[in-house]
Amino acid sequence: MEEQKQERYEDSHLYRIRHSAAHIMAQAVLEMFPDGKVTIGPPVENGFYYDFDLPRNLTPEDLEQIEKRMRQIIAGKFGFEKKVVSADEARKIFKDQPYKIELIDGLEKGGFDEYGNPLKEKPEISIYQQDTFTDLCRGPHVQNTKEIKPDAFKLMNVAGAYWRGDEHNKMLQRIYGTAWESKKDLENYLWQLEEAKKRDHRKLGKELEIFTFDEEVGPGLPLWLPNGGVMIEELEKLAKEMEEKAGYLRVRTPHLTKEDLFIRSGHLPYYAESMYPPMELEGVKYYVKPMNCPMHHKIFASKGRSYRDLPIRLAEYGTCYRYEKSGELFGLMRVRSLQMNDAHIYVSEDQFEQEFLSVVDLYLKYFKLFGIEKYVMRLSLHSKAGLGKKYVDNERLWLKTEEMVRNAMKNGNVPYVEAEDEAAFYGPKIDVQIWSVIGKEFSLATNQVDFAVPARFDLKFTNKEGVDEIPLCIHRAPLSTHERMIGFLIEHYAGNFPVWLSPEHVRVIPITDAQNEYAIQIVQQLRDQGIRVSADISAQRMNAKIRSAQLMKVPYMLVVGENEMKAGQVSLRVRDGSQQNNIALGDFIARAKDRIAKRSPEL
RNA sequence: GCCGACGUAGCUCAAUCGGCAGAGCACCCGCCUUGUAAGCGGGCGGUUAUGGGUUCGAUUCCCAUCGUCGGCUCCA
Repeated sequence: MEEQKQERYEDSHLYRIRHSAAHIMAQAVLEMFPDGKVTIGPPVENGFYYDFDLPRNLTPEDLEQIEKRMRQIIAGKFGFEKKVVSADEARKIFKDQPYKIELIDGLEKGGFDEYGNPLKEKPEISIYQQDTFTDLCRGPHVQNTKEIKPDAFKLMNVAGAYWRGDEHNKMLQRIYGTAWESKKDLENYLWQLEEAKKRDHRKLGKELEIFTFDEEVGPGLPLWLPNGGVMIEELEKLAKEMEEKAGYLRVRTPHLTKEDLFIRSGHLPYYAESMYPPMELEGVKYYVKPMNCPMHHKIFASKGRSYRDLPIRLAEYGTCYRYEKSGELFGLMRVRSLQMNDAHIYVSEDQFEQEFLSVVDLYLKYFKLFGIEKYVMRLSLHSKAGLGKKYVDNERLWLKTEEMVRNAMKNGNVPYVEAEDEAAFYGPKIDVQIWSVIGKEFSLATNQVDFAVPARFDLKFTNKEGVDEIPLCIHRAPLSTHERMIGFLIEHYAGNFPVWLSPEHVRVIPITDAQNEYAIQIVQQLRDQGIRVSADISAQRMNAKIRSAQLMKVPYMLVVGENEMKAGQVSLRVRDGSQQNNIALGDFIARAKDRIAKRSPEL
């Protein structure tokens, strides 16, 4: 496909520029803090970082100084010299750099590379030197510091980061920088960042009055404003329609359950950290549910099931509560109260592939509807090391179900990537990865196989031979949660929702008070047709009314003055700025109803 | 949870060195009666996140708590 034609980032000149800029930055930092310890500094998307262990915290003023010094180093036109060394030589060179020694040990054993990833082969150990600075590094770099344009890089910010990404390790100071081929590229990138901020769902969500947070209610607990309420209703309507067609059955379950249920499900040992602590009444502990599955399992178990009944698809927009750590909260994308587009599908093994693919098919239908194109389907697998800890200890079933998912995806011609050590505790899954406008990655939809929990609940159906069999369970959430989906959609559409999803379909704008009555009549007529509409009869001028409707991104504005009133017509202004005069009200209603009914992306 | 930054009216932001807390928008009341992105005037609105401390005096300096933001870790 297209990626194959493109040069790999790792092979690009830009990658070398960024990698080299990181080294130059490290030199500048070490000059400022001669006792500072360096760790690693790789290129990343759009730039690079370097992690340091320093005697004091860096300030924005420090960054300016470092940036200045970097420009001086660049101006020195130093070459990047590579040298392959033995582990002992390397240890001598980096005798005052404990983190480097740790890396050298890892390289020597052949166990791990500089980022802590396991390596298959024992790598050679190499160093790169520019000017006075030498770093343990496999490269590649630019030939000479002069290849880095002094006006095409910028240090962005300082952040904490754990050594080797492990929260049990020491926290280091990470400096992020961005670097480009030219000043123009840098400016373009910075402009894009500013543009992205404008469509940030946290900003737009407030401006469009979709949701709010209140300190007194609590962090991560969004309050849906009326406009958000409308969007939720629309999404649920959509889900119910689609699921009804696909043979799902709707169920409802309580927000609370006894501790026993989560002990039985096996969630508590894996999940207690992310659950609100229990409340105890009359000696019984109750938990607020972080997921719906155990209760759906109980519904499955509530009567005898035959193979003829399968697949059984139980769906619920259940409200769950998860105690996400405070620093993990992020607008609507990461919250503590959430409503999942949840369903659990119970299948026999031979039904699995078809059912799994029909779930994937459902995702793709939704993505097409929303025009979602930038995503990656990720097959999340277990890791051998995690068995019995993060994952149910049954390697045979892991390998088997992973292969089942792999086959399903291959047979369905659905492109995907594989990721080790990313599975759910009870089985492999397909996660749909998307990115927020500021570049944070999230799983939107998810489709998970569960080979472990049904057995714990004694779930069974009677097969053709009259023998009990344990069903597999597919957990799926194609529309994610209301919170994450709406957060994503706000950014995806930059607030310009398709008509059906817009909180307000139509704003009627009388030009003078004399048309207020007519405007109100129109509102009544539209409302009778199921159109969401309001009339702006404020004391503002028409221009101001149009402006406020535009700012709220209302798709249709009906401007009515004396002429329209006399003729029983409207002047239609569409959100995109286009305008059509002298339209019969009935014609407009037909157009709006058509767009809404079809969930059309057209205005 | 961890590292760092930040918190002023409903919103967006000012306030010199520690010296009477201000503007625009929104809202309310008037005037204007208007043709496709802001008509004009007036009014309301603050224990400067919360609680302590230093000081004659704190939005400003210090400490703690809460919250938000940038990352890390984690995740639907």
